[in-house]
Amino acid sequence: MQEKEISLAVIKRLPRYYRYLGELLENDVVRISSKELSERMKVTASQIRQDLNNFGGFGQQGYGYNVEYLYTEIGKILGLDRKYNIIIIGAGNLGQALSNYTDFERRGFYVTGIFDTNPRLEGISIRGIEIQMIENLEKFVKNNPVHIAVLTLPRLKAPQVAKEVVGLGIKAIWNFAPVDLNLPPDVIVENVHLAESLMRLSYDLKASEDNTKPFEKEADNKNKGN
Amino acid sequence: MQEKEISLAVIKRLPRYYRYLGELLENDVVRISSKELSERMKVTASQIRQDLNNFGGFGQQGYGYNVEYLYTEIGKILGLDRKYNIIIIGAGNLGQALSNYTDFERRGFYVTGIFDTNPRLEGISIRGIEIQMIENLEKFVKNNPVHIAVLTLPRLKAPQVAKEVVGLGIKAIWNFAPVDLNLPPDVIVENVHLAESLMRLSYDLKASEDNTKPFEKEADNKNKGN
DNA sequence: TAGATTGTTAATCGATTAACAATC
DNA sequence: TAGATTGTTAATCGATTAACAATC
Repeated sequence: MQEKEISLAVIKRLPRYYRYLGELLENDVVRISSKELSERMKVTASQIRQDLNNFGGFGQQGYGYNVEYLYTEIGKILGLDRKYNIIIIGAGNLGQALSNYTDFERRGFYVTGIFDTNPRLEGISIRGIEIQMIENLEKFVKNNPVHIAVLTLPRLKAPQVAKEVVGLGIKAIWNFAPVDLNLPPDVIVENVHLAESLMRLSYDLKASEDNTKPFEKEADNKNKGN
Repeated sequence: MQEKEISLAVIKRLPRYYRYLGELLENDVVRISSKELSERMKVTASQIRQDLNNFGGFGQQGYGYNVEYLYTEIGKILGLDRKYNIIIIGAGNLGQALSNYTDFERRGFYVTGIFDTNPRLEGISIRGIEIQMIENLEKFVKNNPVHIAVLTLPRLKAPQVAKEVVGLGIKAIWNFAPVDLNLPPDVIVENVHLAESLMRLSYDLKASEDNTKPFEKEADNKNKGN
């Protein structure tokens, strides 16, 4: 259906547009121009128009964009016009936190199963969903449609479990383990590498402290990009 | 100290290099060429050499790179050769999960305080650190050096708390709230927007399902980039 | 020394920004 | 209609890749 390949850079920006439009909608803003949105989001108006036009003309000359319409359309592009069943594998702190995160349901992501290897967690209930032993995974997936598997388990276990999950026919993995999963090309993997995010923060912090050191000020006081 | 501005794209790749080098080190690999590393990481050897040369010549012609040396040097670049005290503001599921995350300590990030507004959480201990009421924040920061504040609190509260935190002199924020914090330019903000990550996953999943639909196969069966 | 592989310059590719005609 | 703002083409900018001389 898509005419030409959409660049990854564009796709990565879509959820942020969606978030801003959602906020505008909350504030009962009916229409917005690319210029005004660009000022709020701190990007260029040109980029907004280019990005949106990858998917079609959602605006109107002389008027701008209807907030509600654009919000809905971007939602459709992002695949938020349907429901997803997700299972969480690894019921440690992070897995439990994500299981408890009701916000995802508002967007159509429903946790339907939670799995772990630790027998002490068996049967513990999170928002009405009992933690199961991972041995039950195969049976569960065969009886319940699962669209996304969330991996919140130790680095050394993740690749093997990912393989099993893919073997059961699951096509999308949200990976929180600090490792790259090498899976067949038809499997979608989205990584959340918290440690890497924290390292970028410490890099920036270090760089800004270096810039503040009095004797180096003159040498490199150009502004840092965001 | 830095000669020219390092591009954001390069900085974002550094933690991944660091992770791969750490794995090689674990496996007692002593040296590696850009070519071999490029095959493991699925990037070009050229990119690796370009990236590293932003920071200096870490390799040796005809030999490659010494894994341990390169690992250490990238660690220094990322600011991992020192310790950071971090406080967590918002002791909900995610805040507690991060507080429990011992992995960060290995990299030098120490949780020294946890804060919330919910009186029912007051005094609950996580790894020996008692959850405090947010009213104590100012006093705490004045008596204890804090390098990084982690915001794991609701979207609507985050901007105000961020402002307060910055007012207390904290220069770096790891923001998990789904909102952009508009803070002075000398404050470092690293965002982790989980909902946006999940939306990218659903976009990719949708796109791959569209590609699999039999009648559209011919129209767009080019390979999707990663 | 010969072979390997870096560091670095030059060429290519892709993404962002600017500009403006089309049009509401 | 006049003014505003999009959709889209063209120009610019920056990042990636290729190539190879330097050198271990």
